[in-house]
Amino acid sequence: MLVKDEIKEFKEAGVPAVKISGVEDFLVSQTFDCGQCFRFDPVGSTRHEVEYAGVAYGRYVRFAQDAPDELYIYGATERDFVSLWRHYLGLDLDYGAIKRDLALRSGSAALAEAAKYGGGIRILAQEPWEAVCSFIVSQNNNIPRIKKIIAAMCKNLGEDIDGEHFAFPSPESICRAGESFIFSLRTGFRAKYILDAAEKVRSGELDFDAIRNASPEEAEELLCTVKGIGKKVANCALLYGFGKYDAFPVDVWVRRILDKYFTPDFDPASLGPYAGMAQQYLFYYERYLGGQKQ
DNA sequence: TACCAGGGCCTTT
DNA sequence: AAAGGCCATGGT
Repeated sequence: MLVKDEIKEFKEAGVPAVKISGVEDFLVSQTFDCGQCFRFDPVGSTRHEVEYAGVAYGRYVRFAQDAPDELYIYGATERDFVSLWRHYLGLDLDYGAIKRDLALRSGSAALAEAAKYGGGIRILAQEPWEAVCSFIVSQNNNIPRIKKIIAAMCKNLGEDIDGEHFAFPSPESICRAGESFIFSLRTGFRAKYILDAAEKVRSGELDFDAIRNASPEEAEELLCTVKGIGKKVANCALLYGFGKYDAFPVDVWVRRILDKYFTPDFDPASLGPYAGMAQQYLFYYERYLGGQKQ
């Protein structure tokens, strides 16, 4: 899809960087502000129109944009982009085709509107463990506080990347820390859930390969063996951490818009293999409408 | 079946 | 400034 000569390497203050041209259906702002990821924040003073900085896959990076068809990545080489960030950002998928597929299957004006409004969103390919753990933290919680808790977990238990930024803590690290320490990071009643997940992953009782290879129903069932993972958290983990793009997590926002614009017998599975993208468009759109006090 | 469990953000009063 | 709603899951 993206050809090699559309990637240019450069350096800024000694930091390796790449500029990618010919990008479509992608906005850094929407992708990192649509509630799917908790480790990236906007950079205040930047020469770019939009810049988000954060950690993924144990690396500190900054994604920046001045125009919809260009992307800058600081802290990455061309090799890093091709081997990791292209996939992480979902740039290896044809979102034009995905949007057309959703439109053909649904015929919903609301979804068409939502997909137009959030047309720059891409579903990130987050690390499975980070997704599982993060969405346990997210339950019954708001985004600013989720971010604070995860930042505290990373700072206290994650591997030090550069003295300033920290990787997401491993299940082993969380097991060593123990429930009372996790509780002290303001996780509340979720502390025991986080520990249960970490222990099941560490012991191999929760097998990420098995989940990846399972049918949608089986994958959800496997994740729900963890205390504190229910249908919604399981589907978030599948969508954001396992590349299961048919997963369709229903939270209060999505419930609201389904009740408003879809018939009661509507089945998200009818949206096909990319139903999860539809869910993300609807979520982003409903939150926007909420912001407009409608 | 209905409620509560951390906590803090956000809106309304 | 103060009050109340909100939130996904498991347990009582």
